[in-house]
Amino acid sequence: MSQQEPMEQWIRELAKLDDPDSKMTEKQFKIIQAAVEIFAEKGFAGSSTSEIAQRAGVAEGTIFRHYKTKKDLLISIVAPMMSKLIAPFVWNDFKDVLEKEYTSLEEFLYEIAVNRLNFTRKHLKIIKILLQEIPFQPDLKDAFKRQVGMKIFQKISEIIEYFKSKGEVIDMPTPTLVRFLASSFIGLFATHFILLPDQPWDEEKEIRDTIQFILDGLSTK
Amino acid sequence: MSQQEPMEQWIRELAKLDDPDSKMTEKQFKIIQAAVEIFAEKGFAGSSTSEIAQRAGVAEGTIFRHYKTKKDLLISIVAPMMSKLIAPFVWNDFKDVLEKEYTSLEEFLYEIAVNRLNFTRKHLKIIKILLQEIPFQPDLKDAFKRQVGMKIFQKISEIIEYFKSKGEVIDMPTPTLVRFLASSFIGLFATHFILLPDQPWDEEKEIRDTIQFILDGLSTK
Amino acid sequence: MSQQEPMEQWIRELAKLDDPDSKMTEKQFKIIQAAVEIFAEKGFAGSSTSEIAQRAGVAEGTIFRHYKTKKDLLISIVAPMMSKLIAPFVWNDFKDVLEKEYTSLEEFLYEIAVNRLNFTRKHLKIIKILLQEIPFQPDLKDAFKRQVGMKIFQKISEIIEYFKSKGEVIDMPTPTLVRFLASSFIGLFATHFILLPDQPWDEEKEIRDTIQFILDGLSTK
Amino acid sequence: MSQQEPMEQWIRELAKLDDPDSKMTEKQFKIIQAAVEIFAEKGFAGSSTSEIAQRAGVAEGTIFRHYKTKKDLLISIVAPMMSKLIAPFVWNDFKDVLEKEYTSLEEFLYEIAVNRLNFTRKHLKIIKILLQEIPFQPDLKDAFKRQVGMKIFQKISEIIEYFKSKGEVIDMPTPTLVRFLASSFIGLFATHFILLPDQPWDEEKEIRDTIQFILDGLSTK
DNA sequence: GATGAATGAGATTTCATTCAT
DNA sequence: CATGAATGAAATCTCATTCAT
Repeated sequence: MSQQEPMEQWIRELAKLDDPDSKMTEKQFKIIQAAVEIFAEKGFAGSSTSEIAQRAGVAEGTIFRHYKTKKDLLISIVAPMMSKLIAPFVWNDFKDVLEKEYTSLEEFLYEIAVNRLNFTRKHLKIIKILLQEIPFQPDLKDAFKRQVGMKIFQKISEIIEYFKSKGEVIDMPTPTLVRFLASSFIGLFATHFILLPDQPWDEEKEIRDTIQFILDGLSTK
Repeated sequence: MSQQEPMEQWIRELAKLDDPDSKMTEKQFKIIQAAVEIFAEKGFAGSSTSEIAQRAGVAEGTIFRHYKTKKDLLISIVAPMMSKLIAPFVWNDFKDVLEKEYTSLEEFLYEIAVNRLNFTRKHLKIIKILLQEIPFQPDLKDAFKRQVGMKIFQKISEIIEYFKSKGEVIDMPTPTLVRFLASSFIGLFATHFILLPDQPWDEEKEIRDTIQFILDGLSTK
Repeated sequence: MSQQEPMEQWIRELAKLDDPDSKMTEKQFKIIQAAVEIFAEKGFAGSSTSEIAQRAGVAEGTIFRHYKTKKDLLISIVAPMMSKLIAPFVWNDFKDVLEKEYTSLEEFLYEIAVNRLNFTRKHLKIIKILLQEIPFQPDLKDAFKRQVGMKIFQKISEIIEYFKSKGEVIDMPTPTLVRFLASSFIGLFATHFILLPDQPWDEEKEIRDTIQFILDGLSTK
Repeated sequence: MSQQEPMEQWIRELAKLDDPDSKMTEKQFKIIQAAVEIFAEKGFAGSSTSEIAQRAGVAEGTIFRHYKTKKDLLISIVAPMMSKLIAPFVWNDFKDVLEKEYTSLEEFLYEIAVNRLNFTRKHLKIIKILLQEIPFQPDLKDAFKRQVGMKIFQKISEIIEYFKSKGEVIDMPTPTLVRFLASSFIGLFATHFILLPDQPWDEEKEIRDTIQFILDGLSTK
């Protein structure tokens, strides 16, 4: 499973997020790995710590050495994912990027799409867990809105405002336009990772088509 | 809660779906009502039958007189929703509709959108429960794919093929075009019912904008 | 099921044992019939009144119209069996019988064996229930000891004492001799009704052999 | 209760039957001990795990840590009894024994009877539980027939065939003769352990009388 | 750090029994 | 008489968490 490798690396880094000096023991790693599998499969509330311990090859008590509660275990898995989710949106000042580094909006969207697609592929299970649990964990919901939702909304808004100011985007409320853009990409991701995960697809073509659809729908004339 | 009224009626009809002669007792009605509330709030696995019984003002044993298991209760709530979800998609022969009854694709999409929007508003909680549980209940997932996913996909495909044959739609694979259309509408619904349920919105304008976005993105020229 | 017929008749007579004028309703009859089936199959404690009601085609409440408790139902089934079990042992003054009516002990034992064999065949399920429940129901155990155990013991003792007095039976304690006699017959019944119920057998020969075994074992010389 | 001592030892060995390295914790031992008491007293279906836990001085959950279900607990108690029940019947090649080691059939039967009598005395409760539950647990019934019933039947048949070949046993079908022999012994055991457990008895004399009865009943001449 | 036996609160489910209709 | 919805106590079983080793 070559696609597991990056997740392994990711999991091993989780411990350092709280305490940069800490090292994750092998058992701890197995626990997280098992928890991710089982949470993704059965949901947080539907999973039992004993099953996690079993799949991790670890005694039940060992889980609670590392994570005070079952919910702690969940949080330690999904929380770090939030900041990573929006990484490319906070790296750069988009205005600079748009004016200097990329020749076109199309190319810019393509780069971001490919980047997030690869990220999602690597961390699919954890992202699923995060999304599944958000409706039931108010603290997760708040954190997600603040750290992910609003940040991405702002960045996309910036882009759209930029092109609006150049007269290249139709005259609709920006939030509506953000919705079109986000829906189209999320629809692409959901289709290929969740609805039809086993169906082969020409990734590049689907991305390019999606961008064309968005640009045609958004552009003036 | 005025929006509850249609749901009450809906719940009362649930019993008749299995056995048209059956009458739902008042207690049974209270049980479903309470279960819908609590499942929507905490998820199926996170809800306890004792809490449902309490909120319904009923002895715990009463639940199991009517529903053999907790899962039975869930199924009896969400299963009937599936056939209702796709109702307008199976009512008509779309080709006829498109050629005779509606003056334009735009008007047709508008009608469907309004219809499903009102339906969703009425049954929001049950739809939420259904979508939340699909990943964890293989039988629900299968039923949903067969009864909802494929049916809707086929109907939208028909429409798109029709307009393709008239040269009005760009040359992309039909499934891709279906995805664009569905994503845009689902994005609209998700935004207003789930992401920002408290934010006021101009419903008609948002629908019209969404349709315009879709049509611009799909149309040739 | 021709062998069911006598049981049907038996069940219908149960009601009259308490109150000779009472008539058993059809429902009541069905209840007893179902209870006998299910008690025999799963034991008293392992049977549920709801299953009995279901098999009887009767509402749950109906059972409790006729029998105050589940245990009442059990008692009303097995109690009348006790007096019937020992019927032939109390009909006659055995001494008379032995001296006048029968030519030999052998013939006498044969008559009794055939009689009880036919009775057991007819009422097998109820007898099973009775024997199964005796260890757990002190009142049944007491009644059985008094009404069945001791009566039969006394009658068999009489016979043995009679033949002892004629010097035809070996000199062992009478209770021991009773045990030999009873064990041999009970072993015959248990083998053919419980251990190997499906195996065909030459009933008359088995009885005759058993009697010969007993007589050889008991007789002097 | 001096007669408990051997049972204690027996119970402690139960755990090792599945896994020779396993050690039974003190709590686990108390659970089995309590379960044997209560199952024997009230029957399996009539006993509750909460009462067992209470009598064992253990939390109810502890039972289910060691035995997945209540039935598991039953099986772990009675299953090992089966192989032990027939122990002396499989130790030796009976033909050898009869020809060389024992001077007579009488002595041989006496040895076996004493051995099994002592065994039954030690394990009376568990044997009672086993026999009570056999009619209701098909898997127990099958196991008992295969592991106990048939094995003992074959061994006794061997003995009888041997003496038949020497012309010392009357000409009846062997299964019938086995029945006489078994009935007589079982009657002896049942009388003293179950029917009249409190009545004192001259054990040796009763055994010798029983054997004499059998031999007289079986022998030619 | 790791273990796994033990806990006890609570979850789901069963069931004998009651009672209004 | 009969029904069957309703009950609530109790039964079986689960599970996150603790703690002695």
